[in-house]
Amino acid sequence: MDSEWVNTSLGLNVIPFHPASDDQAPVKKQLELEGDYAKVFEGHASVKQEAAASHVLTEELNRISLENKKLTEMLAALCENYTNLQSHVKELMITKQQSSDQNDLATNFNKKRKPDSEDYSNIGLTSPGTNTETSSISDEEYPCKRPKENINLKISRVYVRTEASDTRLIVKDGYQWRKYGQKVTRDNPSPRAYYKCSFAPNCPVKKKVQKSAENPCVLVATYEGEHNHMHPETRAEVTLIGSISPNQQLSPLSPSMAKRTSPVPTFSSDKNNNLSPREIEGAPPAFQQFLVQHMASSLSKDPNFASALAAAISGRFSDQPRMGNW
DNA sequence: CGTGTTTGACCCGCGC
DNA sequence: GCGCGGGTCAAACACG
Repeated sequence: MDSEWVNTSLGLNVIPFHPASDDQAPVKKQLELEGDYAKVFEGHASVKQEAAASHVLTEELNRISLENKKLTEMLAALCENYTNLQSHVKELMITKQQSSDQNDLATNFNKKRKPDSEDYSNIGLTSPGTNTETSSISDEEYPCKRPKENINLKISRVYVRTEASDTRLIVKDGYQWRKYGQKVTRDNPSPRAYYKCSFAPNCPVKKKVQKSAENPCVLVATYEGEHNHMHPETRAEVTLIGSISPNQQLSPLSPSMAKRTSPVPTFSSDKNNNLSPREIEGAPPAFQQFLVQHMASSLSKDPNFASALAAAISGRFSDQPRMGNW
């Protein structure tokens, strides 16, 4: 994740050397402590001064331990909040998908034709800030969907946020695609582009890309089939946030990739598929909170984070001119 | 010159 | 059988 637009500082103000206001008691104490340090280190320390210095250091150590404890508690709380929120979002998505599945089935039964038609009316990026969403439809769900030979064809959809003015029907997923057709469909003014996977000569995977009729900011990529080769890149540019339902495949890239792709949200540097700082600022507070919690959770799980945090804290000590000689 | 895209024509399944 | 609409083909074209 790009730290450029996300302030990962927890604002603990472990050592508030730069007070915002004068009436803060800890700040006063800190200034007094700094004064003590100055006295201790400026001349020839007597035994009395050494004792005082020792006392000051002990106090400081206690204070840091307390801050460390607070930090740990905060991280634990953040992780707990994130877990709760994640399970809540999952429940909502499952509920929503079940209801939309029922609607789809009812709609398809009432339609004269087109059991295969992509009904994009229920795209509605379910979680705030979701820039892609995937779903997968097995042929068991739509038995009349495909000819007999494709009865086991796996189909998945990927929703990619894009610029409404961007007319290119391109979804960067790491694979190499060759466009073989484009067609304007009846129920969508935006043309649909047809791609075949050209990474492997005999790869059967096809992809259809079309803008959502409801939301021109959303590109809908429909993948059909499974790649018979490895993914060319370890990290695709398409991002996945959120899951659809337990019986649906999580497939940010392709049906085959779903087997080796973690459902944990991933973030990439592709500006077309990720939220810009402006989008983050404009996002609902709940989503901003979600992002913060996700980052906190990720950071807390990262073993490097603890050492980096410790280094940062110790760095702030050593950065102080009066304490730099330790 | 090789590769990828465009686009009109054609094919095929489905409903009437 | 006919018309509709989605999917595919392939020649022409663009580009590096």
